[in-house]
Amino acid sequence: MPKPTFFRLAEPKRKRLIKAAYDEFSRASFQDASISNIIKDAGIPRGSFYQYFEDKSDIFFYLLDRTRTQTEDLYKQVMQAHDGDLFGMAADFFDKAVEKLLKGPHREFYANVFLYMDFHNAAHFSSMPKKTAPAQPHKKVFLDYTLDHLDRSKLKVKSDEDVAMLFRQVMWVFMQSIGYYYSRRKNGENVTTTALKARMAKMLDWLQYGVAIAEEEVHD
Amino acid sequence: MPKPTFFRLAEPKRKRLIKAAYDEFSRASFQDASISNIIKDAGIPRGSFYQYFEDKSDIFFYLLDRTRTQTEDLYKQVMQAHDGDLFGMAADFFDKAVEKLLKGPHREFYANVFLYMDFHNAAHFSSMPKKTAPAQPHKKVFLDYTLDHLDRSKLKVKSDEDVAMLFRQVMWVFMQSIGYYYSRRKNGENVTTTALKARMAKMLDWLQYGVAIAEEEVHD
DNA sequence: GCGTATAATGACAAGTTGTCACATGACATA
DNA sequence: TATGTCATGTGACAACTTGTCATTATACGC
Repeated sequence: MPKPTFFRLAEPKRKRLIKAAYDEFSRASFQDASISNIIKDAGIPRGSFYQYFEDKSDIFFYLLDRTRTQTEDLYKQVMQAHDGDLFGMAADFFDKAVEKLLKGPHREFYANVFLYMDFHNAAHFSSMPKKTAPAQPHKKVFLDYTLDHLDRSKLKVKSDEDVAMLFRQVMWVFMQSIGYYYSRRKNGENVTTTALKARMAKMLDWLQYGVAIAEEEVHD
Repeated sequence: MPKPTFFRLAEPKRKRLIKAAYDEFSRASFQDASISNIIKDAGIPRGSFYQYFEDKSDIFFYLLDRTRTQTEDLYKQVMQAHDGDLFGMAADFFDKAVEKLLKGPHREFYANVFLYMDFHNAAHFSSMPKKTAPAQPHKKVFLDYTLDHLDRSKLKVKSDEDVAMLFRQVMWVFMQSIGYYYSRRKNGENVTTTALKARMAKMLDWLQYGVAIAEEEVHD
């Protein structure tokens, strides 16, 4: 989390910093992005940066958290609209989130987020910041909300732990699809959002009904 | 790939370098590992390192590729033993691979590999190095072998593209489980390999038969 | 006008990477 | 044995990082 000083900053200065950070993290991956570039762009001295943020990680996840919070609200709405039906919700949520990520103003930022996100950081998306380990302020909203509102009656999956596993499976379908999109784009091929959604739908279908041909359907 | 000079090196020197690299990449993540430490450990001058390797990436993936090659053989054997049955093979392969990764001599190295592997690099495991883009020498062995030897008769999945997608889903179950193991371990909790295998089996079962309760099984 | 807390600042130490001009070997040939 | 040639070895160096800290500036209450 940014330090209190950051939030006390005059609006224009704060915005300039955020803009510069988005630009830098859009230009390069987290690893390759440099604080030096951010402060040069924003026109603030080096020492000031450290007055506002702990380090590069801090400002990066601050940007990511801004998205997450918004996306959490979308998630809750969609989950509610589908009465806790996991697969109906997922299809719907993915559709909406895809548009936002792939076509929104920060798409280049997300390209780097998804291309270079590792297991360790992936937790951030469905979970909470690692740094604030003691007395975590905000919990794993996506997962917690799912545990509370998922309709388990039509699923084999009953225990909270199993739901958590399934939830991660579903989220993986989403993440790896987004990753697939950006990965292809990087190689020059452009995947349409339609094709991407179809891809996600197919994987969700497999997860819902299985890839095995049901007994009575087998034809030799 | 290491430069030819590296392979012409006297055995002891080469081994010393490899050992030093394993040690450094076991100590720290790819990002945090430093060439300086490797050469200090191996006792070779800086200039020499660059005579052997392109950069940090180059030596890291060289280590990873040594594993991959061995694992490829295991994969082929297991696939053959199961007559192309995806899920039978997967359960078996995972069992064996888990032992190797989690209990083998390079387990700390793999901890960092799995904890900090991103989408962009994940391809390396089931695919080939990015750097040698023109005229790729070795193809996506895991995937190619699967496409050729998978028994599709009991699966809904028929086209090569769909098989590739399914393959990635199955591999994800494996990868995220390994990631889960190391992630927990990092937090002090130790997951037994038995529990880990059960976890993987459950996820594979979902993928095979679906998480939805079949029509005739529904009880209100 | 003064005192105090908060914020701004940039030079700095300590580290990193990749390069390059040069030294040193090794080996074939005259 | 002397010489030429080619592959290797070498470490000082430039060009970057990052995070710190002593110092200066600013604002705000009294």
